[in-house]
Amino acid sequence: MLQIVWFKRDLRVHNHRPLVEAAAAGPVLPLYILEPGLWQQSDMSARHWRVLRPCLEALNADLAALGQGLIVREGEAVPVLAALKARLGPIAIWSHEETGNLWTYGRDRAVLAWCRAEGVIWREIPQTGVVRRLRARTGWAEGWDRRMSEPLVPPPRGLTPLPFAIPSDPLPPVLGVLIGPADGAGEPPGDRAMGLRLLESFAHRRAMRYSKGLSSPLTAPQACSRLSPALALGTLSIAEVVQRLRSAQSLWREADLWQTDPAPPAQRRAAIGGLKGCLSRLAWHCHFIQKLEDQPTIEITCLHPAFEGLRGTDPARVAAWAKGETGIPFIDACMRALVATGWINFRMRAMLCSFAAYQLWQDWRAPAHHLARSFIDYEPGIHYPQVQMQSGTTGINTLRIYNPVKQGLDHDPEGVFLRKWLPELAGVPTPLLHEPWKAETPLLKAAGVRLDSTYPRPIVDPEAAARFARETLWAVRRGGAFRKVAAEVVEKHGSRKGKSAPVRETARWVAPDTRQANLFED
DNA sequence: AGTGCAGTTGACTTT
DNA sequence: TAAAGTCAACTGCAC
Repeated sequence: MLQIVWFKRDLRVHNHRPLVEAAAAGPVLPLYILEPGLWQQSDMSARHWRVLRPCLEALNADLAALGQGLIVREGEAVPVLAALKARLGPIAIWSHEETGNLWTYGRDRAVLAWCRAEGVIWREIPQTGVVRRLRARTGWAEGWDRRMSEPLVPPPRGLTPLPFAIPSDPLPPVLGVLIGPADGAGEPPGDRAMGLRLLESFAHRRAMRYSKGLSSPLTAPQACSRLSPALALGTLSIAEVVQRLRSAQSLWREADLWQTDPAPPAQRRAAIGGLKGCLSRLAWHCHFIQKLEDQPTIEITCLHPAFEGLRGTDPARVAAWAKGETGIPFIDACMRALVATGWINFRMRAMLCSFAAYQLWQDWRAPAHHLARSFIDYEPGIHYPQVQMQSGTTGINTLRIYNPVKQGLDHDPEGVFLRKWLPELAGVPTPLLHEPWKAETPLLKAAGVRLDSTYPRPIVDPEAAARFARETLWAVRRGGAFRKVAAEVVEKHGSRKGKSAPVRETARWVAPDTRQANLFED
């Protein structure tokens, strides 16, 4: 029987169990479905396609080298699979389990229904630490560890070329809503070759800078692993990254046994610590995706209903924020850097979210879509739980309202990052650069700046706006009904109480406890 | 040398 | 992953 290997966000032949098991079962048809419906979703953009397209080409080359190249089919999944079955006879389908957005969740349920109706077997195999139909959080970390420690699976020896000609649809040059520079200049690639280079440079050198460098947008591009696009597209599997970082860690630990070229102790400590920090974030990576796996509606509904409808939906405010024209230099510089390159460090992502939710007092959904379209490494399972957390709609985590001026002074004291992304402010003296609206007009004029024309005046007073948000939200949280619902959520789903709620057929939500608040930093 | 005081720092709590 | 507030300990300095 023909074995269809359905590639989704696992664009590799290394450590790909569905491919290996399918190859053992019969002739393989490697399939990628180009789904028009997906590319119309408001969290998808042309940027994602720009990164994805070369990865499909590389996957095709790898598969062709094994004996059978990738078949691309444009269309929705059920009709595409139905057409293949009608033409080719009985099929079996193999894929990795995917935790995506609500659209891909719905598509998977439609495919499953079709398979059941047609008597087609669809085998889904996990590829991360995420557990489908999780019953209880107890033991989750041990399970993650076990998954990550499983031996890596090499590519199949060879694929039998299919005995019939089967045409592959072309990869369009452009797909999805445009964002950022049309040519994608400044966007790092997400393909496997790049991922492997990044993995090696991180393990050998860059991990030394990780712990100290991840918070500032100036140092983070070099200090962070930068593996997120490869992980989001699955050109690297998370298990192979974890195993490589662990082996690097033991090499650094044993470095004093080496006969030649021992690194200074401080560098070794920094490298070991950096690798440890990165490994712990890889566990958090899966932990977060688990939340969306358990409760897909996190994409569209506030976790605590008391926050529903509380904030505004002002397209002008969201647009100013999305273009980097709020008049708050550090916010605008971060947003412009993100839109230009598709990447910014975690702390600045949190700050951008916080500013939209608190100072601009906007509902989290429109900003979430802009960020998703902008992130070169958009991962739904991390994105939506994070956006809700940073926007203060979980009801579980305390409010974290970032002060963009303080963040700028802490992480870009000399204004190097600000001047790079806001060249129109380059002449403003450093202390005033972070809040130019407080500067005397003649002083700005001397620097070649006029508020409103050269650079916007702030669209909100950041201090007053933050105060309003803090007072309003704490008043909501003090309400009796709020506490009751929050307590119910924790009581029913809290992971550390040792009680497990009954499992629903599709998915269920497991609330984080408060300690899970510190996730990706410090 | 001891005392009083303003300003600073850091740990801890509150929102 | 925050920021502001509180409080006690500490510092530098004038007298």
